[in-house]
Amino acid sequence: MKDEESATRKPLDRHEWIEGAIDALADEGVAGMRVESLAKRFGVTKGSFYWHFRDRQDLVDAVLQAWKAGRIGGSDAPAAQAREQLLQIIDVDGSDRKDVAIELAVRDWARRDAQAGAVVEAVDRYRLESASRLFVACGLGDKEAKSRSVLLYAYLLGLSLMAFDRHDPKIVDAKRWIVERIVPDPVDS
Amino acid sequence: MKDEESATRKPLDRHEWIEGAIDALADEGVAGMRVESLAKRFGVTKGSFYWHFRDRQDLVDAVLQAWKAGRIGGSDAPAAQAREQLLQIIDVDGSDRKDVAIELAVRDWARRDAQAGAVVEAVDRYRLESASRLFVACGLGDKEAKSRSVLLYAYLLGLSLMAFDRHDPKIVDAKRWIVERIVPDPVDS
DNA sequence: AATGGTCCATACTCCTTGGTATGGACAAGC
DNA sequence: GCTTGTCCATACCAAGGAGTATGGACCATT
Repeated sequence: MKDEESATRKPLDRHEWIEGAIDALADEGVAGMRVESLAKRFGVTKGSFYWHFRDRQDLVDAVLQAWKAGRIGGSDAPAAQAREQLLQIIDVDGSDRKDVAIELAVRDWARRDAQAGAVVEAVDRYRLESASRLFVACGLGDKEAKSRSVLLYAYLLGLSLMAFDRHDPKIVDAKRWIVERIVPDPVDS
Repeated sequence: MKDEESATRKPLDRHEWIEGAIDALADEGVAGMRVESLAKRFGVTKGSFYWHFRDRQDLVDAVLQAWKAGRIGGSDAPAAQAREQLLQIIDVDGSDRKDVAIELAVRDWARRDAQAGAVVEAVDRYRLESASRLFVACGLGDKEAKSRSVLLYAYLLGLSLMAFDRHDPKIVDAKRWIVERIVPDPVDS
């Protein structure tokens, strides 16, 4: 066996703590982002945490900043067709269960915390504008592009909130129908 | 002043405790449904709580049951037109901020608690079927009715999760556009 | 007037959390 | 070999939560 958890684990750094905190956030929600709870995740004690962070708020700031950066800076899909990018948004956004869990945890957090609320608001604005640009690139007008963006993201978020089997064939059928209503038909001109 | 909080407030019963717990759930999430925290809401102590409830789990059971009953049994809209009922669902579902807060709190709770998850699943099934029946009454086929129901509720839930001003005129425009895509045109036949 | 039931306060126990203070293990550098 | 800096363990504190035991206030009945 490796030297992971038994003898000499390699020392943690700030970044690993932040990643662990985001994992805990996905698993247990905001209530899971506690110092001692996180320390147990790494098999260490609070002493380590307070070495890397001034206090719990320091960790909170870093987590929100990391999440925001991952949602806003990460659009490095170069030059695909606008329509395909839209279809990809619909498929990708519901596949990674981990990301969905983080997303929902952050959003629930944001409902009671102004700091998290500001981050979510910024992410929403960025996403809506990005999607809107894609719709415009598909040949739609500004107003319809904006409307479709709202529908697109509200639908995706809501779907992740619903409690049913995501692989139910009936749901899959419904999804296909819905995609056809949101993403415009390919233009041949 | 009345005798509400100063001298002799009238004794609490189980139902008032449950209502208070749901309020706390809306305000502070699952973490707000704590015994002492609730007691402070009523201006009493834990002694009262443990008179009406065996333990905290007893309260939790009652809260989930009450919420489920309120979502499933409360469809006493008599015989309006199907299309108007659908339009009403869209308007009503986003207006009562309190209900939205409860809904989101319960759903976040359901992601980590199997008991709450079962309740949310039942509510989702009921709502989807109800809406689906309305779409069928509008003259749609079974598959399309089901698809539109999924879109309708995913959209409504997602909208309540998004962080922006609900009265932004641009958003209002988008909402109108979206309603026209989801609710079928009135039939004149 | 005494009794019994209803509803709540008080006072405890045990556990967990955020935060601090302090000391120990360990590798690098001189 | 001794020091210095990095990283973490241990031990503590005050605060708050779940749960229990017990007694007191109040009201209706007899």
